[in-house]
Amino acid sequence: MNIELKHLRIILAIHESGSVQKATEQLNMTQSAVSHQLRYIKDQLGVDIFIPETRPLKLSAEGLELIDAARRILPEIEKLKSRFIDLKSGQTGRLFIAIECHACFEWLFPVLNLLREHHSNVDIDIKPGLAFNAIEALQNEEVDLVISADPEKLPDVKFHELFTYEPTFISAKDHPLAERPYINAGDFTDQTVITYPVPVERLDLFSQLLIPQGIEPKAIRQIELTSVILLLVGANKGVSVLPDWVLQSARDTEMLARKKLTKSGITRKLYAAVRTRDSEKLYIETFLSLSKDVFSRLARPR
Amino acid sequence: MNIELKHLRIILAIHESGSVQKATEQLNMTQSAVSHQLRYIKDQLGVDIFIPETRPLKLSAEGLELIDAARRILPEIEKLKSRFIDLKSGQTGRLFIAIECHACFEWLFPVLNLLREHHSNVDIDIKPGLAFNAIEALQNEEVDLVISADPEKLPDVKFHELFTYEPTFISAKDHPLAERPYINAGDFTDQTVITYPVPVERLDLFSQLLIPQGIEPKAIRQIELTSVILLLVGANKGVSVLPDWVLQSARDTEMLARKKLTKSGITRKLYAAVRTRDSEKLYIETFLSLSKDVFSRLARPR
DNA sequence: ATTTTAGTATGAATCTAATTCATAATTTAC
DNA sequence: GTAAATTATGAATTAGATTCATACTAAAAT
Repeated sequence: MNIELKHLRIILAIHESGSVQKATEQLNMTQSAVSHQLRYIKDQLGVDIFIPETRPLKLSAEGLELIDAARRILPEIEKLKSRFIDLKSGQTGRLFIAIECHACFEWLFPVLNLLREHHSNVDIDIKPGLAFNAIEALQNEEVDLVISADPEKLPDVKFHELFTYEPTFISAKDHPLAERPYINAGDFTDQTVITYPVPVERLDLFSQLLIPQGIEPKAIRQIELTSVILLLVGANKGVSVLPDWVLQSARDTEMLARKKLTKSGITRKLYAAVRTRDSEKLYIETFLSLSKDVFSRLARPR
Repeated sequence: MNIELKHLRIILAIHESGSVQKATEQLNMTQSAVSHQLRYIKDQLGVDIFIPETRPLKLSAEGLELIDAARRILPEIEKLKSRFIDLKSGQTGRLFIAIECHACFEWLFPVLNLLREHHSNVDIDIKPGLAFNAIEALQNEEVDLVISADPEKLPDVKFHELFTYEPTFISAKDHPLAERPYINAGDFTDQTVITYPVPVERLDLFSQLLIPQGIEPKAIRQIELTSVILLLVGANKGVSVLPDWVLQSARDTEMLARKKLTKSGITRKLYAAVRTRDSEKLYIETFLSLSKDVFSRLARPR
């Protein structure tokens, strides 16, 4: 016994229009095709759906059951279809975000709050703990967007540039290094460095400067909150390196000295990586433009 | 965008078995056919259901929605199918009964009560008011069984013989006609006849005797309840004609005289008319055998 | 790292099912 | 009863699904 949605649609159309003839328009089929299908359905179910030789066509007792089922099931399918149309266009969907950059929480939260206002039908969340190979998680569809500073050339992933920033050295104003015009890798050998609690290779200071030059600081102290890092540095418990916009936007920075790293300074870019096929989605585009907005407001010195 | 149940079944089978290969058995399709269908579905929906180039196959975010829908919808269809299997076999169904014979309530109620015990899944009811063209209502599927004494030769209706009965004249024992060996049509001209409240042409006395001979009784008095008819006849308020088995089973008949109609007596048969295609149904067959049982118990003189 | 194995994708051929066309049969309306 | 409308049906056509053979890919084994 084979029933398909097509059959339910045909039966429903015949019943609601009152005749095979009238159902043809709605179904975009010829009268003959409908009639053949009707016979097929009857053969499949083994019972007459409509009482033979009556006009207007009247449902049999069994036909009534079929109509009931059709009226329950077909709208479900229609809902599913429009769900897929929405999913494709980005009217609705899922946005799980992995961040490789710890400081990014600073601007990400406001972005997500704004995004939620624009796209209430999108399921938005940050997935922590996946950061160590976030791009793979993106390819596996565990997450849908990765904030990363290390773009790769991949066929199925697209890296959208968000903004440029400068990892900046900070110390207390009365710290010896505060006299220097700029800071070099070697300057860290006898310093305690305060960082976010992530593997060192994911910190700009290490990946861009210390690791390439084979230098290790005297000690590393890991702190979760940006404001606490600033406090400790101000109290001369160590030095740190943070993105310039973090310092721009933070309060209580008057007792801190800011220095560029190396004579020319280090410039880095942040990217939002998404699957290529998701790139067009509305809420992805909104995310990108909101991120730039929020960032530029955050980085404006006050 | 065309989605069919077939497609939901395929997606579900692939997901639950973990691979296209394994799904082939369950689907009774070759690997190639499944693969072609998978591609068709993907093209229809415009999104990948499974993440490409991963093994074991993993659902994409969109695929998950599809699986959810399949798990909601497919069981509904299965329920519908088994409903139809039950309907065809007569495990379940509808039994709406029209009766052309008013006295039949006497044995019909006990039959239906027994039938309900045997077939709790069958929707059993008596449809009054349709009696005037009950066979047409049967053909229209307004009712499913008609109790009738007038079988017709129809292609789509089958008349099952239930039992034979004799319309029998009754009067008070001290009534003048109580002396006769039998009653003729002419004897009614000066009598008040007590009948059920139905058109006279549906009463055996009229259809079998008075109408053919063009005779009308002095008066007709219509009474709903059999026991009240017996009471009135006993009190000499009129005479009546009732099926023999009604008299057999009724109490308080000792003051009544029973006479056959015409010298040879009149014999009639009751039939249960059902649509030919319903004849095999289990609950129809049960109805027929229960009717005969109940009747024979009812007609046994006490 | 290379080879093997299992699984998946795809094009062309084949087969099956659906649709159309033409027309017959039925039913309804007048 | 006849005409008009609707439905049913057979044969031809068309579209869709499946198979076969084979290429491709990813994971496993050596």
